Parts: sequence; C-alpha cells; structure tokens
Amino acid sequence: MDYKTRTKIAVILIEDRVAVDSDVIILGWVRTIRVSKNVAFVEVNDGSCMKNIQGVIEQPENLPVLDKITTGASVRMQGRLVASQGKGQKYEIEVKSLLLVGEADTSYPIQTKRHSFEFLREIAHLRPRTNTFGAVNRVRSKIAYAIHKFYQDKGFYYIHTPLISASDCEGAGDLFHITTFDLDNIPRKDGQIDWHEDFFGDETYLTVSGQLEGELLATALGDIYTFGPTFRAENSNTSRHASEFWMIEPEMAWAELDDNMDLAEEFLKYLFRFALEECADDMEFFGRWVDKELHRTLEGVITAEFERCSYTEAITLLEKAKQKFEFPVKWGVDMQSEHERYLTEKIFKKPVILYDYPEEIKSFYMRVNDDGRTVRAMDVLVPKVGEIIGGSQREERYDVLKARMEKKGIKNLDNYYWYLDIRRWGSVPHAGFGLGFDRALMYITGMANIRDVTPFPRVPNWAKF
RNA sequence: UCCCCUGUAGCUCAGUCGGUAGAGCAGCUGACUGUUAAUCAGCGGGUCGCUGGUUCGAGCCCAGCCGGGGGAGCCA
Repeated sequence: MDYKTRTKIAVILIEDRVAVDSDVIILGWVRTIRVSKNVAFVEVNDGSCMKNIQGVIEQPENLPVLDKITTGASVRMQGRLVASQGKGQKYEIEVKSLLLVGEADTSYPIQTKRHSFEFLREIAHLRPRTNTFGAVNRVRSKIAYAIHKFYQDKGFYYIHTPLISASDCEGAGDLFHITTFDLDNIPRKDGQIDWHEDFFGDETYLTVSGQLEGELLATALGDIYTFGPTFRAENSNTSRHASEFWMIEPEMAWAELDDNMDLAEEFLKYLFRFALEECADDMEFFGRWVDKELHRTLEGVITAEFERCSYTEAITLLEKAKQKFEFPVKWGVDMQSEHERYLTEKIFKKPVILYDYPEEIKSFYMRVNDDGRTVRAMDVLVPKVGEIIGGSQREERYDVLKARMEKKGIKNLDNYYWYLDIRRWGSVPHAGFGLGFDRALMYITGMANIRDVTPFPRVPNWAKF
C-alpha cells in the first residue's frame, strides 16, 4: 500500500487548491459511514482540518471491504474529486479504491454522537480524534507558533530556563521535589535528610517559574521571552489549575511598568486576532458548539483600549459599588476574583490593567514606589475570566531589593547571590510578566476546563497517559 | 484544602412510598434511502462505584471509603 502520496483534506476543503477531476488519495480515519444497496457514503477525517471529506461509492456490492469499514477505522481512499451532488459539502470523492488500513471493532468508544467532556477525559488517548479536541490541538499548535512569531518579530530572544531548580522560594505555591534517593532508605545526618548525598548534591525541585533566570538573560540580551512548562504541587482542584502547565514570560531590560503594560496589551490582542484569522474554521466550530459569545468576547478585547487603573482607584470604585461582595473590600486586601470580574465586566466593560498594588501582598522582586506602600505590580483582567496576566517592574536597586527580601523573611539570602549580583554591576530598570498558555487557550477556544485544552493534563490524582 | 452536587447498560440519563431494573442513542441482523445526528423493524446487552449496617426484603435508607463535576482559596 502506498502511504507516500496523499492529499491532505485541508488542501482540498480549506485552501481549495485541488482542481475538480483531479485524482486524489486520502489517508484518514472514518468518522461515519452509511451503506445502502445502491450507494454508500464514507466520511473521512485526516486531522488536517475540522472538515471531513465524503467518499461516494456507487456500487457498494462490488466493495466487500465496506463491511469491515466502521467508525474509527483507518483507510486509504483514492478517487476523483468532484463537485458534490448533495447538500452540505462543496466537494466529494468518487471512490475508485478504498482500502482498510486498520480496522476498528465495535468496542471503539467514540460514537457518532455528542460525548461529555468528562467522559472524553478518561479516554484522552483517543479524544484527539473528535471534532472538539482536534480543533483544540490544532489551535494550540497555531497559538504556540503565534507566540514565537510575535516575540521574534519584535527582536526578543527565546531562552530556555531550567526546569530543575534549587531555589525553594521563587514565590509561588508548593513545589515537587526531585530526587534519586531510594525512598525506603533516605540518607540522614543528625536526623535531617542529607541532601548532599542526592544527585545534585543539593535539595532540588521542579521549577515554578523561569522569571528569575529570565531576568539574568534580559540584563544581557535586552529583550527575552521564555515559553516552557512549569510545575506546581498545589492541591488545587479547579477548572483553571493544572499541576503541569506552560507559561510565557517576556522580560525587557530598559523598561518600566508602562512599557510592560503596552507589551501585555499588544500581545493579547495579537494572539486573539491570530486565532480568529489563522484558525477560522476551528474558531467557527468553537463559536457554534462551545461558546456562542466567543467571537464577541474576543473581538471585544481586540478592539478595546485597555483601561489602566491603579489598585487604590480600583478599591475606591469597588467601595462605591452597590454590589455586595462575599469578601469585603478595603485598601490593603488582595483582590478577589469577584472583585476583578466586577471591575472588568461591570465597571469598565473591557479589559483592565490594575497596577501599583500594596507592597505587603506582592512578591519581593517588585519595584517599590516612592510612596513606600505600593509596588510596581500589574494584573491584566479580562471579562469572563478575571486575571489573565500578572507581572511587574522589577526592583533594580540592590539595597532596596536586599532589604525587601530580608523583610519578606527569605532565608538563605546567599542562595540568591546571583539574583542580587545583576543589581551590583550594570543594573538597569527591567520589567516582565507571565501569561499562562493553557489559560490563554481556554479564553481563545471558549473551553471552560484547563483539562480540556491540555492534551494530557496533570492534576491532583491524575497523571494518566 | 473547604462547601455543594453526583456515581444505574458502551454513552447520556430515568427509576415514584424500600418489593432484586428501564428509555434514548450506540452495537448487531434485516429493509429502505444522494445520504450527511439518515429512517424503519427486530435482537443482544447490568457485580446499580466499593465496604459494612438497618430491614423479611436495599438502586432507593444510614456510615465509611473511592471516583467525577461545580464553586471557593492559592495562582498562571
């Protein structure tokens, strides 16, 4: 059987680059088949696009293999591309040859009907063959590409920060330990675990962020971005949290908070527009079946000028609001998602960038304002989700940073000598932010659960496949 | 981790007052059809999440455990 020659369905149905009457070979999986005495229809999908192509067989009795061709089977279909006689598709294939490559018996779990996302999660090895998950994975790939294109076109360098980290205080959540110790026989010294005996001669973790290393590269290359996996051992059981997820973290030298805001706004708009323009077919599917408001929501972000509002102003606005909140509002408290969503959905009705948060509720590395009470942090809030980006201008003054780290109770400051060193020699103002890739994808596709935009999600109690 | 909901056929679900189970879809067989969530007829299909308790009798009531969903917190 010849697998080398084939025409992808997207080339026929999306790009419309194949002339009628051409001979084509399709390699793909049968989505559904209808056989009757005088005519049979086989719908094949090859993953190149949302759409199936329909093969028409005029004399089914001459093709006994049709008995074995069932939903889920892989086939090689050869024939002439013709304008369809039926409704619902522009082209179809007059089948000359139909070969069964891999049969699918009746236990194939994906049926020609709607399945719940919960069920499909349990068969994550097969769900990419469904319409929804085919679309999710295609868009995921395109958006990953768009991220690189956006930054590369701006002259940012893509850097790889380590996934294995020895700093236990990068700021966020619980960490996964990594070790080569025999867990039944862990070396101890004076009652304590003796990490010197471990693989790296030190206690190590999976990283929770590439930011600190990103700063090191930004203060040499100028503008950089990271795009890679991160790991959090938080016992979070929500639709928005995964234990392993991908994050984009740009970092710019010679930049202050307003530059950071400009970049974040431009970046989000670029990604959303890219999805609408480059994934039109898949996006149309999401708009029809997953979230009817999707296009309006994304267009709203693309066309809006993001509101910029200080934390202090936002608190004042929330205090004046008639809305009753579960968590009371008061200067100094961290913003709850109900507050964030009220600001972006009710007060401004568009994306909002909040900035200058109280020093006490934000991380050690954020630049302290002249008032001494606030730091140059920013969160980008969007309707329907709330916070989608978090970032800051970094503290570039050595003494101020060191004092703040001590104040925040960071032990073993010596472990961070390298982070402080870039402030000792040739320090520059710099700023950056983090965007959760999977969360951005949720926003773009309208999918409500992070487990359904990640091909093989890792969450508490689930690391299958 | 906390609060609420939930677990019955391959899938989605119903199951009344406690009397050992039913539908639609899928599958199989046949008929029919330029069909496209095809249609029509027939057939097969169950450790009611697990363990224990109450009861003459438990899918149903009680307890514990396990799984799933939604919300909250933490965050991206």
